[in-house]
Amino acid sequence: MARKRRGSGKPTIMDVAREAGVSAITVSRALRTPKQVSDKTRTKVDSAIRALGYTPDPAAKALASHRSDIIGVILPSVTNSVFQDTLRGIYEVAETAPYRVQLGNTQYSAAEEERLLRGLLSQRPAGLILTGVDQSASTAGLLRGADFPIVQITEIGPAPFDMMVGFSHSQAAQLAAEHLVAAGYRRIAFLGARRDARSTRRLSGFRAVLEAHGLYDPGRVLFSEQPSSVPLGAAQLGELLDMDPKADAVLCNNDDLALGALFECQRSGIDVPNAFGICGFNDIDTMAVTHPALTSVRTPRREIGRQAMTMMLARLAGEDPGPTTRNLGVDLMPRASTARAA
Amino acid sequence: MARKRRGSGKPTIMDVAREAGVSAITVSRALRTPKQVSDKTRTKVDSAIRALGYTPDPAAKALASHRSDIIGVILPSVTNSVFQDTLRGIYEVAETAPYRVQLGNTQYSAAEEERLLRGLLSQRPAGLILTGVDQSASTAGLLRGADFPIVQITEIGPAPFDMMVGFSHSQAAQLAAEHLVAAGYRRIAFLGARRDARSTRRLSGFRAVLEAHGLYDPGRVLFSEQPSSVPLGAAQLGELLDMDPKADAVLCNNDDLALGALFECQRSGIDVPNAFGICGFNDIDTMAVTHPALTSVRTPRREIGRQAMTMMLARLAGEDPGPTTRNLGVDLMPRASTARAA
DNA sequence: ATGAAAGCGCTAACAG
DNA sequence: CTGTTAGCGCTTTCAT
Repeated sequence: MARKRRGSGKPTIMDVAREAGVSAITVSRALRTPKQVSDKTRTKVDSAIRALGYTPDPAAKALASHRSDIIGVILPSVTNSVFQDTLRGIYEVAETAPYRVQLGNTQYSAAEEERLLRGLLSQRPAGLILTGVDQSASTAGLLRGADFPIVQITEIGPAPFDMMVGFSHSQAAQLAAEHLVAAGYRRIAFLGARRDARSTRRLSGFRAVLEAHGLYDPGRVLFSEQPSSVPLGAAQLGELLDMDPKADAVLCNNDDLALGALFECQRSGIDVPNAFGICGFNDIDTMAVTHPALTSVRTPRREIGRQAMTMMLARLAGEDPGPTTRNLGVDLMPRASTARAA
Repeated sequence: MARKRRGSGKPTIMDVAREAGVSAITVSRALRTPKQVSDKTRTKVDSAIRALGYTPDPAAKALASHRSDIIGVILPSVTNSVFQDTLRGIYEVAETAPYRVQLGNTQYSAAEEERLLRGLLSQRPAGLILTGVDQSASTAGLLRGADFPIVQITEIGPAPFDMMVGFSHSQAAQLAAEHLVAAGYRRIAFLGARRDARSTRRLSGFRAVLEAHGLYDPGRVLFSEQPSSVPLGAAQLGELLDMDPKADAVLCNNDDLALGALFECQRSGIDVPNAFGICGFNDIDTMAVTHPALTSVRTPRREIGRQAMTMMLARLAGEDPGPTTRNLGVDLMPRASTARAA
């Protein structure tokens, strides 16, 4: 045994080349750009690969090409249900392609986002999907002129780094607020959990509409330090009614808060929708089956994920991704929880 | 310009070595095994690293060492709420360590699990966390004698590949079934969504208890092709009462089914708990705030994730991971939905 | 405690 | 369409 043999035992591209009677680079090309290899050669290479059970080594590929097969996906929270559907859409499309998704959690922190991004950049990602439009200046600096595709998701705004797919959170909240006003509610509150850029934009949409009707009262806006949850919604509804017993409706920044609010009303014997209206946000599938069913704003979360990854893959394949900024819009889903007898 | 210069422009370990006046290998050791380097040298290296803004290249490291910094995490579903909490626990601990989590979705398919595992193995993972104890024979073949730590999570069973942390699903269901019987229900049904190994084990626990009391009726066991959801629970409750109008309680295989069942009872005017008892499984935080509050079996999902990753990191650091097979147990959380007047 | 040389498995660059 | 050569940035091996 020669003393310098460090091989892993697994077949390498050289083994395949030998077996097929060609050079290593030809195997490499047969794998990456099959069109540049003759049919005959490709067939020989393919069967050599199968015969040996060859699998390319991603580390060697990344080292030699300065490009990994990693698509970074940076989200505020990997485990928040709001991002579940988006993540599902991302994975559904990603699983059809030869890339790996590398997830990162910012925990709603711009500093953490930058830290994650730096870690990702050291891996020379093939592409990046990230959330929102509120990156810090130094994060933006790292991203401007990046040599890989970038998709910003969930929101839309001016000056994308590259591509963008989402909807206007302010408009979405306006739609809900208009609905509550039109339904006849007058003392409408806003419940939110931990405040972030998107919830702030939703509040501003809500506020604009209520002010236009002369109905806005900052005393009926509640945020929390806690993450969004059903118990929080229940607690906040109690708090609201302590502060303003005459409040007659809530726009909840998240469906789970709306669910909690509904349970609290049931417990307190408050008549929904006649004495009190409830509107959620996102329209998770639970909303349609509660009793009474809950009004919500349907957001295209899964479609955002699907389209983001589809655009990404098109770019990576050198194809036309189509429109690079996409506002997917939202739909109001009026249900019993805001259908007042009049 | 020499024509063969392919460098990435980023500082390499050689640049650091030059700056610090040492050799590349010394920089490498200062980074990986600081104790093997003198204080003086380490200081010089550290400041050179800072001066240059050096970041190690993970691909080069993986190629040279035959070991990446990837910890694979293979779950049936990345976006199923049941695994959210486990995933959160995993990330909470992982984020403290210099490893990357690489997620994989089996979509409840053993074949997909094997495919994912093969992809992961080509990356020479530092470790692997995977779900359950029902791997296919060929998956097991790939894992027996693997040269990295493995933790199986969510279930416990005989013959772990390496380490294991979870609970007995059969025992958990027994606990719930005993509770329903003790509460005075007699025509107890079982609602489940898509059937997998764990739901099958829960059913067997349920069945064993009911049979011991002479109460088991297979006509009151419902499964579905669909994934678990609140609307499914509502639909299944309707189906159950069509088939057996005298059914007087359900053990739901998942909390979302129990929620759906509750809403359906509210809609139909069925008195919970006096006319009908409902028990869920997992005890998500919503259960405590519904009206009436829902009984459930609390499962240690987050703790499973935390302990799995903690054991993993201990192994990777060459430390003692403590007990390598851990049954974390479950707790019955009795609430109003099964508190019959008597 | 530190270093020199060789090599990990692959692809970029250039050539034919 | 195919091949040769020289690296990518790091760690292993062996030596001092």
